[in-house]
Amino acid sequence: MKWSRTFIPTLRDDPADADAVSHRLMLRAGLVRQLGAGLYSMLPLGYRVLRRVEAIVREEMERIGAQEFHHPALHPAEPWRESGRWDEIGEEMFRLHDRKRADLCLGMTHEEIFTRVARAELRSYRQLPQIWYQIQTKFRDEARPKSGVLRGREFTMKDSYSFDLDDAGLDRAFELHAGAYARIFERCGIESLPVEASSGAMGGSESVEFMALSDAGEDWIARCSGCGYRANLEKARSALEAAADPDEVPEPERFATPGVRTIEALTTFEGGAQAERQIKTLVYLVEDEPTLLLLRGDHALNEVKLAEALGTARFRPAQPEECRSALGAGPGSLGAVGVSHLPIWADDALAGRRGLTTGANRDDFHLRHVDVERDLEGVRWTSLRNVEPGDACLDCGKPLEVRKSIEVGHIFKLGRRYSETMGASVLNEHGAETPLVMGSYGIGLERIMAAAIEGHHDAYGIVWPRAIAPFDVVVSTVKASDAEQSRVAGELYQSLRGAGFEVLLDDRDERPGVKFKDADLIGVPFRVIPGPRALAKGCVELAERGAGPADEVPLGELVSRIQARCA
RNA sequence: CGGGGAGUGGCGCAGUCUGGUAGCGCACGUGCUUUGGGAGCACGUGGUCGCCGGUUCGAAUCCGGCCUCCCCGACCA
Repeated sequence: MKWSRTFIPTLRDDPADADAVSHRLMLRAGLVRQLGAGLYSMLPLGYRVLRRVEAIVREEMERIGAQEFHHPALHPAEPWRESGRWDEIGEEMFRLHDRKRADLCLGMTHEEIFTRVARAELRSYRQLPQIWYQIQTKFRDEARPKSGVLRGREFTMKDSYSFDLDDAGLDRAFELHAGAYARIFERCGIESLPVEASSGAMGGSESVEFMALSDAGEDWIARCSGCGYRANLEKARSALEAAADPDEVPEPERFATPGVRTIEALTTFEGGAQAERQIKTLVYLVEDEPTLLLLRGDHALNEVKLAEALGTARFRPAQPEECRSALGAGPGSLGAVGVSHLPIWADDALAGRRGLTTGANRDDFHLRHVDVERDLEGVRWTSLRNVEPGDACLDCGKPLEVRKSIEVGHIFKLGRRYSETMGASVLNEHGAETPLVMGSYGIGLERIMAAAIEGHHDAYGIVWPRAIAPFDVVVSTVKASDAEQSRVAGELYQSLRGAGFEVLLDDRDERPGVKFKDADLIGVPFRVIPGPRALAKGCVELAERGAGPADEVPLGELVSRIQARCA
């Protein structure tokens, strides 16, 4: 294509509203424009990238035997009511009515829709396994769209669903997807890490997220420096050094702590305690019932872990008055010692601890000498705290690192969550009705674009991984009005295209600096310059984006040289 | 939803406090000169100052309401 005839609205300045690197560069390189919060128009250059990503995804899905569908994005409420999610999902689902006032929604995912087809059409175990997928627009009414395309309200997702007769079949489908995903991300130039993840309200037994390490991401993952342990922070667990607690402590002793309302304040209070020798007592209303949550003073509660432990997401922190009516004191003076009328959940880190300090359930008083085993009743133990960098790995003891990352894919073992609620079954070999065992697998395509840019850019612009670059080669004339240069550029353009490359011919009547800057910005992997100096020697300049200075290459060898570098 | 910031030609911004009818850089158009890393000169095009209402002789500027966007947090199948 000729650049002069192609719509590539590059920007010289950074747009004020773009913060994330990928967002900034996608705007500046003319890939996308914003329509509204979390809504982006794909411009020709951006859409080229998206289509190349799609092509890779299709190839890898077909390779594992998946078959492509295309379902509506607009759904009647019924399937969602059947699965129970119409009511489970809150404001994140876009809901609307048609002219008959019937409820509809815009699909945020398609478990129900695929399951309906499976229920209607799959009759026998002989038809299994099936892997079905689509590339579709998804809609989510995000509370806070951000970072450009990274968290949009409308986005493109490859979602697939596997249907098997048993768990072993599901395991196979899951592994096939894990392999396909690893290949997809690798081909797209993204360094991705599979991590253990929380399944959230999606249900199911096991899930793995594929994370691209990046500060632009919104998820934190813990990764072991020693073994292969990796998990989303919502799931991650860690070991702690054994606490240097006394072997025996006297009975809990109440002492006055006037004005002390925080862990921090108690650390500096005369006769107080270090944060790691305190019990942090939180009161939550869990399905409207007051519940105590205990953590070590210096640890933070992870609400996703809490949800998993409780088996419900219907909880919230109690208001100060609610704490008072439950325990007789306000926040800052709360504790679990002597509490037998309320459920108590405690984080593992407190197990076996002695000589701790906690609130006395009386304003301005605390208790010291608390022995968790001895002094607390009816405690349920679980992991509630956030893993901190440097915590020891549970498996090998090496320190964990905590990194920010972008979730580019997520695969779930759904099991029978949807087939049972929606009644999707087949006859097994004994003629008995058996619910389908399902998996669901998603990849965010725009996120791949953004993650690739986050991982591959420099001060001048994008450095596209070759497989998803909008063009393979840009041929830039130094002086468009020079007949010789234009002629050679045109010939190179033709021969490169003949060799199967996507080529952009920068024939614009611009100064060379402008053209070079633009070429750098849009990040095309190879740049060919038929400049006067090289032409005089029968050569052209060949530069690889992000890989140092240009080489002079004899005209006739250009195509093979680029092919060689791509091999 | 809580907190913070911002809406002024396509982009980046000044002007708002102290009211007098809109300006700068880039981009864009025309001409000339220029042509190896975002050229120079000259002339020019383009703005209901987010929207509605109010105060005033007069509002980008003051007052009230609303909308939108960005950032932090909460949230996130």
